[in-house]
Amino acid sequence: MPELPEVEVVRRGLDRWVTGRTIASAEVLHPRAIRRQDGGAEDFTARLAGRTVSAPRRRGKYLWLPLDDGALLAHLGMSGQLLVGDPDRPPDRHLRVRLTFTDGGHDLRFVDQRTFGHLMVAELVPDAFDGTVPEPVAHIAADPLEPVFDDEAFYRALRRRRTGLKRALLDQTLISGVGNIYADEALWRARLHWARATENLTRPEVTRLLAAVREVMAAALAVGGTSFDSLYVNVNGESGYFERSLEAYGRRDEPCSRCGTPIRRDVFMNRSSFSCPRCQPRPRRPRL
DNA sequence: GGGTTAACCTGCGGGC
DNA sequence: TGCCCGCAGGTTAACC
Repeated sequence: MPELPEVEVVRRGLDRWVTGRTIASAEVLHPRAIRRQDGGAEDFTARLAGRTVSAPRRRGKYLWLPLDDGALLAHLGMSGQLLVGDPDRPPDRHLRVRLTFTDGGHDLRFVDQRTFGHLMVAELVPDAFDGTVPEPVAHIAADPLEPVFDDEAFYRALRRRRTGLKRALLDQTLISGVGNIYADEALWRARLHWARATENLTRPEVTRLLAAVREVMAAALAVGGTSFDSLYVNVNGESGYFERSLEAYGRRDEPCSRCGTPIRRDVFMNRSSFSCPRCQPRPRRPRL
């Protein structure tokens, strides 16, 4: 389940392995992997051959490799992996796209079991700040690790919304990069319930929440991200270790490390939410 | 037009 | 043994 820290781990790996190299060819093995490319596989491969890759960039869960013309944009979805390795190694079972380079060295493979992820070649457009982003990323908010993220604007946006706090945290147009795992972890750290109405949040609460989001993401990044199984790995196929540090997510009925109360699991938005019933009291008027 | 839900996918594990 | 169901969940189209 790649969220911001996992995508950043991949970005750093790509920076080491593909920056400055020139793409020789692209092979699409599953059409769904490039479903957002208007011109289909033919257009996708034509726009990659002969292009040189510069340093990879990221916003939230989106990752892109700037090219001489446009950018190769990637979203890993639920189970996507970008793997770098010996071009002669056997193909993975869920290999969707393969890129080779003119130097004949390591290739780059997009492997995605559940096919929620995708790749595409997109134009770069100006973003809301001073940089450029691929056009499909233009509607995404800055992520909390970017210097351009505006804490005060985020607070004001929450107060204008009429929805629940976790729903807002998962809304990539308000704050990007947060997914189900880090949303639960940040809410636990900030001692806020997921169903708190955003319009009632105080400034200190939002400050606490943003600090918690940044802390938990930085801690995950430091150990290579969260891996529950082999589905999430870095470009070398190695797993991260943050699962050991999770305080709420996946810990149903286990004691809260602060107060000992068993962690509770709620079903919400067709997915699980984990929280401490004592540290994160349910609001009187919950918003789901 | 903001808010909410369903659909898209595959593999795995539990229950019968 | 084998089948069915629930679950994992990021994004977006479609709905209200």
